[in-house]
Amino acid sequence: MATRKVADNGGGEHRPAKRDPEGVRRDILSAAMEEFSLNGLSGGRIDEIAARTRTSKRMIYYYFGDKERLYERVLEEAYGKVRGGESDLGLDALEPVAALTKLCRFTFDHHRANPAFIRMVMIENIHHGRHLQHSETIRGLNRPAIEALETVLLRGQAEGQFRKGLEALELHWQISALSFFNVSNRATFTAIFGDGLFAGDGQEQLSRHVAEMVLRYVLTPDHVGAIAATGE
Amino acid sequence: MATRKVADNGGGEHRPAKRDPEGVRRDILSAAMEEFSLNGLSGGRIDEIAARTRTSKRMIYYYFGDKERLYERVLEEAYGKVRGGESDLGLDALEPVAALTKLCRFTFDHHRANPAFIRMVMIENIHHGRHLQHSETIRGLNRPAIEALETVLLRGQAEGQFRKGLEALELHWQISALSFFNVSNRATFTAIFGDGLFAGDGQEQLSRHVAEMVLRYVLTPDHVGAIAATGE
DNA sequence: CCTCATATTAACCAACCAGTACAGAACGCC
DNA sequence: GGCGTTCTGTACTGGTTGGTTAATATGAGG
Repeated sequence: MATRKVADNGGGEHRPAKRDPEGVRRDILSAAMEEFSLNGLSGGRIDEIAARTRTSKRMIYYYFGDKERLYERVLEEAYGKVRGGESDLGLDALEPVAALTKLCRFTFDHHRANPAFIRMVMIENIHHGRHLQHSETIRGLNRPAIEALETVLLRGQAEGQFRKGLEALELHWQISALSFFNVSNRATFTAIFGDGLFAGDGQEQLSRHVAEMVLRYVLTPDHVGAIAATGE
Repeated sequence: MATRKVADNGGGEHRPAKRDPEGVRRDILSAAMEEFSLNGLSGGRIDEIAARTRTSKRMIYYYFGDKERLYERVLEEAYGKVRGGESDLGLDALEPVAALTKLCRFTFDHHRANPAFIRMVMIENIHHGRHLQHSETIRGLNRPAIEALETVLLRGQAEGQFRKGLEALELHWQISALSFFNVSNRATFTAIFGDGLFAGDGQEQLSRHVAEMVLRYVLTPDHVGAIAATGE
């Protein structure tokens, strides 16, 4: 029974199986993510997080200090896990219209696939973004998205397909709004209007229409016609 | 000192100044709205609500039973106060394009003007809309918005300005998304990208562009050109 | 095998907070 | 002015919960 050696933890790593501080940290963080994203900062219970962990409550305080700081780390983690993505879409290889379409659909689907992240952002907004300002790490993280969009935009304008006077930041805002709302407000929207937009192929259609909406907004009037064929 | 008569409460009403149950109810509800919309359901403190009231904590329980039911009443109140609006926009008197534009801009501005409502909806979504399903009252409340939109849509299609194959519900979803996100995610968006879209004339421009985006989505390709003149 | 920093556990505590007991005031009605 | 009902203030409580204390286990370096 006294298996007190450097046991393999299944991953093939030569890390110690027992005494695995980094593992404990990640374990706590992931449990905390579940709990906080589900119940919010004030609603999340430290004891509940501890229960989800394979260690004890004391460890949470040992590694993270207090509830607030744990929450902040979870928030950073959430942003961190979701970042990137846009970078390796290979948008530069596509023509502007296809690139923008792909970006829209990716964003929509990506949000949809990461409800925990969405919920963390919702919660953070409830708290007026107080903890986000606190953390330097996150701010620089979302710039790439804007830059990628900016590039596509410029290319489209250069080729005469996209209108002048568009701002990448604003367009990002619009794409985000449509993609974010889809996840964040699903519960109330469904409760009021039914789940028609969420069940069956509703989401697939929404995804396509969001991209189409952005496209129609961006294209010059005489290029809009061409999209109709692509859309349906 | 024994001023135990039906004193005038300053408003000139002939209601009893003392013993005003309905007044107390409303007082509690409005205090609770502030507290809940600010701090959420689990974050909101009954004692804090009581402190904001001119009565005591006991009254909250006397009139509303418990925290959860108080929250539900606040939620209903929030939806109730915001409803209507669309009804008396006089959209029928306008031509379709103008009507849709007005509806978009109204929705955007209306959301913007009612952050407490937005926050209540955010909070309710965090709770998976559990309390909303609970309450029968609210569900029927937002139908008029859809119907108004549907009417405009049909008229626009009849006149050949709007494309076929559009759904009022989906369009409502899109308008809501753009208007809601603007308020709900302001904090995190500002923290990451700065307040360019929110300060100065940023909001006015966003409002116009949201309407424009919806219009461009809805119009047939050969009617899009006309909008450019209106937009700028 | 001794030592020290790191990591971990179980039991504990004090504050907070939703909800209540109870006593009593104000009102409507006769 | 008695009487039942509706309403209100004070003081309290019991459970929850964030956070801690003190003691101990573990591994690395000497």
